[in-house]
Amino acid sequence: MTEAANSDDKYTLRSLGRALDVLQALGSASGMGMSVGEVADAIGVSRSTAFSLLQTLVARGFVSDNRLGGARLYRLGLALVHLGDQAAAGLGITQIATPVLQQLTDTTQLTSRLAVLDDGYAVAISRVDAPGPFRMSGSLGRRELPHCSAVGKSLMMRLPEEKIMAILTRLGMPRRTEQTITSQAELIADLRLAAVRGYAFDNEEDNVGVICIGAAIYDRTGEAAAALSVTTMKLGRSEDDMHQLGFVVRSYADRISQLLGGPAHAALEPVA
Amino acid sequence: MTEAANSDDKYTLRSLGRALDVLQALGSASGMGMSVGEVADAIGVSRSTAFSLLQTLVARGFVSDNRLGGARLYRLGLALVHLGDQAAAGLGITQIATPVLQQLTDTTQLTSRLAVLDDGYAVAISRVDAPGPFRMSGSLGRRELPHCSAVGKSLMMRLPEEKIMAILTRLGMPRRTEQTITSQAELIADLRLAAVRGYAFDNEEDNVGVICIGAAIYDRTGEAAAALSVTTMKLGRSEDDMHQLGFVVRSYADRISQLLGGPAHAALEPVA
DNA sequence: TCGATGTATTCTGCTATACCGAACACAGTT
DNA sequence: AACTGTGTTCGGTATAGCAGAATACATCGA
Repeated sequence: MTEAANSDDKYTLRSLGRALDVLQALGSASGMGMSVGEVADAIGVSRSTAFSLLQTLVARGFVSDNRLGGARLYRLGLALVHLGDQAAAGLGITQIATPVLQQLTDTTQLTSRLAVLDDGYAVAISRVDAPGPFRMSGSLGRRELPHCSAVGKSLMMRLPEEKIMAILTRLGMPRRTEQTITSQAELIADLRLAAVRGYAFDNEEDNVGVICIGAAIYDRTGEAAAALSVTTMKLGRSEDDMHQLGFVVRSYADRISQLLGGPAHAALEPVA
Repeated sequence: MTEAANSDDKYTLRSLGRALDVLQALGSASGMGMSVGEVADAIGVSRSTAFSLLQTLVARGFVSDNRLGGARLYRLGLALVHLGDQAAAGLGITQIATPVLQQLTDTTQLTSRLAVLDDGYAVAISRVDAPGPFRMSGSLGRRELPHCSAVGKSLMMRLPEEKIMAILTRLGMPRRTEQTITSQAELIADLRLAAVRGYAFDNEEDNVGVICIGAAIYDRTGEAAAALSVTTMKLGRSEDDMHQLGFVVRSYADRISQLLGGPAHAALEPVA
């Protein structure tokens, strides 16, 4: 009579699931790391169980530990850096697009990101930070809601309406700021407009004061394989500025599409 | 009476260890991914066991699967991108140093990398690719032998001799190219020279035709907390060029040291 | 110096669980 | 349509993983 508060399907392994919980708990831990007890509490197991999990993870480099006197603090290990890099590189598009991201950042002086659709979410897989000490980079690999992000909109904008609605219904459209679009009809109108332009805006819809401009990358099949975006402060950007950036972003996206053998924006049929 | 071909300590979990094997196998898989059977063979378990492991990993996003007809190919998932990014960001130094890496790449037009010492190995935790289509980036998070890398040498160059020898003895000094330094005495002489200069070379010692120039970053304690390097082709670079790059790299490393509150190269005592 | 207190680590036994082998389902192929 | 190579499910069993208790260790305070 297990509680079974967690397990989903029938062929899942408990200890492994808990180990993944440990990794995610350590990932969202702030500061120096977590102790065995904190990990145990975070994932709801006994200290000895947490200890075993951590021992195994440490032995393989997935977690690293710093001894501070009698205490021991655990944090994510460098083996994960390697796997994360391999996971991103395995997508292929990363390899091709990242040099172009570099150029986009060089010409715009803005942070640029590359993202793909994963289970409906927008997930950034590569990033080139703007020069200067502006920490606006945003983490890689995090699942972001597509209705309030420029890359999310870019990835969805040419999808058939029923697929868009399915995603939005499944993930919801929570309000993140005053500007967030929270109605499906309104968002679809916004997406159709973006589709004809070839670039999408996040106009302070996710974070106040921050805007993003995104465009889609198309592969041989004509599907949106990825999207890229630049991020900047709203602060004194006119609407003209945003459209001008839209042209630039779209042209770099087209460049990547061509590298993939896919169509540029101008070559696409109007969306159904 | 277990075979125990794998397990190290006594508090390690078998299924978890196998799952980590799966991830590493998928990481080094080329192409589209691996099937259940390939995974099973790679880690030495039955297909049903591999299936359970993969099910659990897929459910959590650590592995993603692409169905191709009746076949199913597994690859590393995007959750790992997130964890890897968090693991690198958790080091703190990454956050501080990466903008400076950007500047270093901007001024030199070369790929730059940031690395730390992990268990004696040099491990890159951040990277800024050179502009242009030159694919010379080198993977993140991979454990690299320190005796034939510029960052490895930079990290070791001010260590006491017995610690250097301990690392070299433990990891070995395999020959990678004609130029690789394979004797401890010779390498220590090279390191001491690098320590007085403040920058270290990898002069085709790891890959033929490729050179790196590295320098160390010091924290408040005066220990080398990290190292950075630029990578370029040997092709027609004079010795003067390399020293000039050495000055540049060292000055950027010093800049990061100062951000950390540590001493610049010029402020350090001669190494014992 | 010596407890007191909070950790981490080790031990122990029970039982659920993860494992394997084998059976089944499903596609693509000849 | 049978064949062949997959992926997926099932069932029984040994064992591996779990929790709780006992121990070791360190830091802090008196």
